Amino acid sequence: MLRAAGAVFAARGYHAASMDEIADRVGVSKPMVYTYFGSKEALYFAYIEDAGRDLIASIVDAERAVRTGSLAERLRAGTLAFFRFVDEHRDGYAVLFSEMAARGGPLRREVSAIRRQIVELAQILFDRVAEEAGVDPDAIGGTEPLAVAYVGAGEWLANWWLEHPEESAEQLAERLLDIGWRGLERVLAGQAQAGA
Amino acid sequence: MLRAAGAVFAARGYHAASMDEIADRVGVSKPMVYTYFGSKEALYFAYIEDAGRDLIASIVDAERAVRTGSLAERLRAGTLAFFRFVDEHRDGYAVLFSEMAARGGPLRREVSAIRRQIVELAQILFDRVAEEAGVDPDAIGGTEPLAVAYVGAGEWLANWWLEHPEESAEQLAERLLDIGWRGLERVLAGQAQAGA
Amino acid sequence: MLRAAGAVFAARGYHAASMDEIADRVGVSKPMVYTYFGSKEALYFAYIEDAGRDLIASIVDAERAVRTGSLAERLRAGTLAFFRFVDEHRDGYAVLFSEMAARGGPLRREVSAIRRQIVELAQILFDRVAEEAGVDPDAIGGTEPLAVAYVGAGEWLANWWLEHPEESAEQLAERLLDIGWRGLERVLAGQAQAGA
Amino acid sequence: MLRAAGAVFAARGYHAASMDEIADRVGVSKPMVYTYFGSKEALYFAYIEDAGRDLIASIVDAERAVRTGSLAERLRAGTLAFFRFVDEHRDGYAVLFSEMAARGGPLRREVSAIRRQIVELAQILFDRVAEEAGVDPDAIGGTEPLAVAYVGAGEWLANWWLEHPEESAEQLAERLLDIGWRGLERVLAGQAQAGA
DNA sequence: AATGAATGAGGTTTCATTCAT
DNA sequence: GATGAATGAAACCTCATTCAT
Repeated sequence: MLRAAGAVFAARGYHAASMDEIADRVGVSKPMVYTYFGSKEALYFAYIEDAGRDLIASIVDAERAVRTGSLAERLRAGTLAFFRFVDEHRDGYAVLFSEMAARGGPLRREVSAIRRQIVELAQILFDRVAEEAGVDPDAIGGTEPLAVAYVGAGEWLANWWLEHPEESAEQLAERLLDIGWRGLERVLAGQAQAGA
Repeated sequence: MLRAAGAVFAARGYHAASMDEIADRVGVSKPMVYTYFGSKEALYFAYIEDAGRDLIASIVDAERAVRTGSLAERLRAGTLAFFRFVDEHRDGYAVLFSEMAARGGPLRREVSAIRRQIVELAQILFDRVAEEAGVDPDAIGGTEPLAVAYVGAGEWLANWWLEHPEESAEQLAERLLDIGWRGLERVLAGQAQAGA
Repeated sequence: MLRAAGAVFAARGYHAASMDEIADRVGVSKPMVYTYFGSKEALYFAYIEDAGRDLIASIVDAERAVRTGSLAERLRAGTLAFFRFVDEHRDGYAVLFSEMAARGGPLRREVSAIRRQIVELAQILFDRVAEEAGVDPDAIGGTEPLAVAYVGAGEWLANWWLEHPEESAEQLAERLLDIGWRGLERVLAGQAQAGA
Repeated sequence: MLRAAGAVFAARGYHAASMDEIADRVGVSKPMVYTYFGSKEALYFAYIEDAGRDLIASIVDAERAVRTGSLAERLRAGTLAFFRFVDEHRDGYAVLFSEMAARGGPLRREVSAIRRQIVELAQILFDRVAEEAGVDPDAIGGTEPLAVAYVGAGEWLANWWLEHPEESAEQLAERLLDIGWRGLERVLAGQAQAGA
């Protein structure tokens, strides 16, 4: 049921998606949608929350599955899980990351919170890397911006991928790691402050 | 005049911004706005095009100013110019990058074109790096995704920065280079295909 | 429902009629009108088409009812039906014939088509008259202008009648026949070319 | 100056004609138009009054020129003058007769007055015909409706002519007389009441 | 004296949202 | 319990009309 709504949100964007179309696509009458979700915003949020939970679960599960490996391997597993999710849940990904950057959108606060959770997954890993290297995260300006940048790169890479679907999720993940991991590792080891 | 419109677009997003509010903020009546721009879409596009042109010009100028330097220095100059632009044109940046990811927004085509130009600036540099390393871009999967990822990382870093404005533009640029340049350099030298 | 809309169109004309007033008069809200008809033009056209169909049906039915009579009797029957329609559907008639002459009105094409059908009804009769007299319609310049003139005369007579409603539809029809039939008969018999 | 305004009114109709376009076409600024005419309605009326005066003058002059002839000849002269006017002043004619039928148009009262004057020209002649035949106009229901019908027929014939301009004004006038005069003569002689 | 610039008011249309069946 | 029918509010846009230069 949320799925049909998500398809409309993904195709049209929040504003252009009309409750009429959603109800039609779901195969139910508009009042039913309101009975179940209360409002358009609530429906939108429910969908995003759902998709976000799924994405986070995918990443966490993948990362846990290799929990005995190195941190680099765990990052790779999580990154790969992200691209696989994008591949398999295009609507969910599209909605999650499309209006996420929008200023002043509805639910901006709530949507940001979901994004922050995803960033936090990376951040936790990065904190461990720093810890293993004996570096105080604060000394390198915090790991949050690092995670933000990494996730942002992954996000746009995924967007690009959707329009150039020649490569596999594995290749995409590898690419992102190739680009980011070297530098991140150095930064997290405290060897980078002050420039390359 | 565009500036006031931009402030509203930045604060509310395209859809939620009403022409009434824009006209009020500008200090003229709605018909004037229509006289000058013709339609809401046209106004929006004019603003975005303007901001995009400014941003691109900033980056290009900065990069040209160090044109005799190494490619790394030129990338640094461009990156720094990007963050400086963000700092000095918060509304412009916000609008440029907010609905840029939006599905189904108006002018999606045109807005994407602007983004593509920015990505191309990075891509051109990356192509040169590969060239200097004697590597055929096609052999490493093309430089476009690399540029997309780099710009995407910078973009989200800038977003994060707007809400955590403790650091300087210089620091942010350095951070992005620290994260990305190492890996990019290796990838562009053909040493990364198949993972770290 | 169309009826109330017609009343407003008749009273105000297409442009001056506001959807607000129409909705009010109908006793529903504006969105209902849009739900049913889609747009102001569509509503207008629906009303005109309806009225046109009714008028044409009235004339055709009346004429068929005396189909065994002489052509003059059939013309009388049709003419009478026209005036009766005017009497009983003042709004419909007013709308049908008011903006029919308007330059540049909306739906000009469509509205003209309805008028043309009415003219054709007369024309068909006139063709028969010529045929019975053994006259080739082309030899007398065609029957279309004759029909146009006859209908035009009836139309303005009806307009005049609406403001001078002392006479009956029968009297009006008789009057129009008195004025036109003599001359038409002669023209159609080929005895008039070159002036009275 | 009125001429340019008339061209716009004729091409677009009253409502669709914008003061902007009129001022542009005139080659003067909008405030000037307002200085000279005060309002759109006033301008429209001025143009119509002008055209009406010209038309009436044409008809009256033509009819006076044959004032020694028979009434039929005078009617022919006036009728011909009408068609010649249509031919030479298409815009004027279009505006005069287009929104003349419109319900609720602006200046309906005033526009009708002009039309009534034209009808009166015919009516005066018809009164004379009746007088010569020794018939009391009231006994035949008044001559006004006769004039109305005659003018209405001429009007639509002229409209038709504008779209089928193969014939000359003379032929059109002859046609109208052929159609109408026979019957009118009989009616005015008191020989028609009670039907053909 | 003329006009570029400006506006008030109003029109059509759309949608999220809710009654009454 | 589910829905067809209905609506309030607001958006974009236009145009006759007038200041201030």
